[in-house]
Amino acid sequence: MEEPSSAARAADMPARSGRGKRQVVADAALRVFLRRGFAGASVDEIAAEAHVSKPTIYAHFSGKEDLFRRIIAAIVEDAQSGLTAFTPPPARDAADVIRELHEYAEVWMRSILQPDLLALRRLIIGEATRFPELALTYYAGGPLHVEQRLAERLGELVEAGYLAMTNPVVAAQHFGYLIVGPLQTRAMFAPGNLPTPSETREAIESGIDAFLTLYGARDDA
Amino acid sequence: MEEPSSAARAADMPARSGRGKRQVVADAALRVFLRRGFAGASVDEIAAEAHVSKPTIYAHFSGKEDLFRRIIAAIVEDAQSGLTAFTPPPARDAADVIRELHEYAEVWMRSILQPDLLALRRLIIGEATRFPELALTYYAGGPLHVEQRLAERLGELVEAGYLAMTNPVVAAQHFGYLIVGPLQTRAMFAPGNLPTPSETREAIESGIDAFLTLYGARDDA
Amino acid sequence: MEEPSSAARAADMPARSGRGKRQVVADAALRVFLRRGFAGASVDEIAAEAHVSKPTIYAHFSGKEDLFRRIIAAIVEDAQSGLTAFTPPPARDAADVIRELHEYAEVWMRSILQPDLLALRRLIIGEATRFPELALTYYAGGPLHVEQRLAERLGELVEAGYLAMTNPVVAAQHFGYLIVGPLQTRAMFAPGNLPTPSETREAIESGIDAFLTLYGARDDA
Amino acid sequence: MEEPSSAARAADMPARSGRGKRQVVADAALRVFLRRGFAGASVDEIAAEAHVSKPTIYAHFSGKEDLFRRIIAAIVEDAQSGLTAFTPPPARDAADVIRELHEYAEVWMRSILQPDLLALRRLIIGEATRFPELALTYYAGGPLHVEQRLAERLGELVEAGYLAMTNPVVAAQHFGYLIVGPLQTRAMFAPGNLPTPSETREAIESGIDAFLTLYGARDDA
DNA sequence: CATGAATGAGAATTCATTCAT
DNA sequence: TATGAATGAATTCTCATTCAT
Repeated sequence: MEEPSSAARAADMPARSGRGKRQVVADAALRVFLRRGFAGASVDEIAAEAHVSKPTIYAHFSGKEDLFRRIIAAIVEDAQSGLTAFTPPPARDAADVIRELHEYAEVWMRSILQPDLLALRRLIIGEATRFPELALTYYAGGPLHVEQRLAERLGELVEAGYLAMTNPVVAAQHFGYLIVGPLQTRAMFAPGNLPTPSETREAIESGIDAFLTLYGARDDA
Repeated sequence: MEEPSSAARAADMPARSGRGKRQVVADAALRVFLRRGFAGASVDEIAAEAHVSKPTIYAHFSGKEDLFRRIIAAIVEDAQSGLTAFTPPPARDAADVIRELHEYAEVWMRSILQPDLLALRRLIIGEATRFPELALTYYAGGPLHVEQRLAERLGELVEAGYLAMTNPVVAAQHFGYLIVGPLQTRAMFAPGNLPTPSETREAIESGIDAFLTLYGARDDA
Repeated sequence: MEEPSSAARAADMPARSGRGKRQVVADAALRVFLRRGFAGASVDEIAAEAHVSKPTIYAHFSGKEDLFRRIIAAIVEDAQSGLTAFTPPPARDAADVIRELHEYAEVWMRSILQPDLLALRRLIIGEATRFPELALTYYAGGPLHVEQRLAERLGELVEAGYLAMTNPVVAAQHFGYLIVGPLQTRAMFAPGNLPTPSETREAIESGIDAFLTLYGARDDA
Repeated sequence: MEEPSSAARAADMPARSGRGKRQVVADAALRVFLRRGFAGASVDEIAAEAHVSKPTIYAHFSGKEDLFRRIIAAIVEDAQSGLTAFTPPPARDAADVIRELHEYAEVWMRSILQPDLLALRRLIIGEATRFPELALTYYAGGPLHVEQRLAERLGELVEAGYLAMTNPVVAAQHFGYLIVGPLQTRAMFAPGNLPTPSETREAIESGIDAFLTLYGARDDA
């Protein structure tokens, strides 16, 4: 998420004009918004960060709000791909299912604890009143979307007899909140104090345990 | 939370000077910060909202940051009381326990979905980078504190044989996130779209169900 | 018209605050607008001319347009008084009438050729599209008003048998345009080249002659 | 005066480069200057109005002032032609003379009340301080020139015994101001409120009447 | 203690102008 | 020649802060 597209150009060439400049501005604006919030960011600072003059910014975006909206909307789209890209191999037995859930939990945890994504989440929550559509877009494309994808997968595993639940969507929520809930909340409030690997491991363990207790297929007959 | 302490003074008397003015400023500042964020709020607007001149504000607070810090710190202290005040009657049987958990869940849910508390949470999350100590104070005094109190109570109920768990703190987290997690997250991102009563009811039902499945005493022997 | 009210305060005292500053701003703004036009004037220049900071201007006026409107409206009101103040002694014979017309013409001419009034007229004409109400106010309170006052007086003189005309309003227009028309037009276009005394004298002579030819009472019976 | 010279090129052909573009720019610039004034017009707006890029403007004109000066100077030249083109048939009797004066008055009135010409006059008056040479050019080429042409004609009519006056130039001024003076002034200040046909008719009637009273040949012997 | 009035610094936005292509 | 893109220097207006009263 940090300068998502800058990889595409040679790092220290003076960004040639045209579309390039727009991207440079967008990247700089994202960084500044993430660290200052909307109101706290100044177009001057964005211009400086982008090594660009202010009018160049206004040539590409109609104003600060427009800049914010477009930048954030674009990032939100990008940000979804991380988790949704996860596609497990077909499960052949109960152990495969547990392994898959573990992997999924790890990917999820890792994704969610990226500093930039945390900052983005903080930013969007903080601006949810001023930019409600953005917040909704984020929510729908992020948390909600992930839940839905997971619910689908859980449905398949139910179908295959590996899990048991009446409502996969609720189960997906439970999966998410049992596993990443507490650490994500803590990360929201303690920007500088990310969970240690062992903390995330334990959270995953206890979360998966609980999840399996709730929705593991009862083969205890 | 709306003018938390104004109840203490005659509502429409021209606030006499001294402590009275200070409180008027604090209340107004809170409202303005909640709707504008820190950077978006202006001392002018606060002065206008408080029906007070700007120098009066500077007489009581050394600047905008100081004002923000003190106001929010004070509110955070207040805000804890809601949930922590909940003290259940002693449980005499399993049904009492379930009833208690239900009540607790309802109080929690209600508390957490108050618009002003949601706004405060958004504000603090949004400013967590600029005011890390505030965010930590909030986190420790709010979510964390509630978790701990609940963990203690769960410990008692384990002691009394009504529940079974190895780690009451983890169980308390699970309780919280299973029940209020999803709706709280949604409320963060959709300020104008609070959960309906039936949504909260269902969330409580399925949450408590899951919690009891996880931690209800197995009397199935 | 130059600093209309500054006479009221000691010239070089540091203008004390309050209403005083407002007047200082107004005076400076008028000078700047007169020499630059509305769009060409900058609030910075006005502030500098007033020896005042920009926020002080915005404390008294809601913006550049508001400033312009109020200043000009105030001046227009002031500017009327010059001519309308002229009240002739009662005419006792034809010679008195001629003398009165002469005097009136001279006052009118002098008034109309004041550099500041010319500049104001240029300003208002130049901004007539952007500030139509101002232009109308000026027109109604200035040229039109003077015409009407004169028409009334001409009516009296007709009544008294000294003049003869069917339509005093038309006659008043003729008086004005015969006498001051050409020089006023020239002054509009040649700011730096005001009519000389002898030019104005001749204009008055020939204008009055023509007027009397048109509307002098025919005593040729 | 609206796009005075565009008639010379095929109306909707994509203006070919070279002189064509220059004219397109000139036309657009005139329109923009007329509605915004010099300071209020922006090169951006002119470029947009001309469907041309800004560098194209700078290729043809050395800057905004140069653009203004050239455009207005060119228009002023054009604008004269209207009235000066009027050449009456030879007068064979007094009635012919009256008819000629009427026609002349009508042409003059019509010319002078064209919205674009009024706007140009307002523009030049408004900018007379910043562009004194332009104002003089306009004055000399417009009002003054017309007066002189008329004075010449009046001289001929005096010569021919149809009119009587000592100073044809003064008489020409009187002709002009008696007839178009009041309505022109009003039009300066009330851009949106042009005289109605009946108003112009009456103005012409009373003006011509007065003029003939002043300068008609006395055949009353 | 409270205020009306003021301010220097900085906010977003737009200006006239000029490159490299 | 014409342009898309860029810019330094204003532009209007607002901010947090501080006097004199």
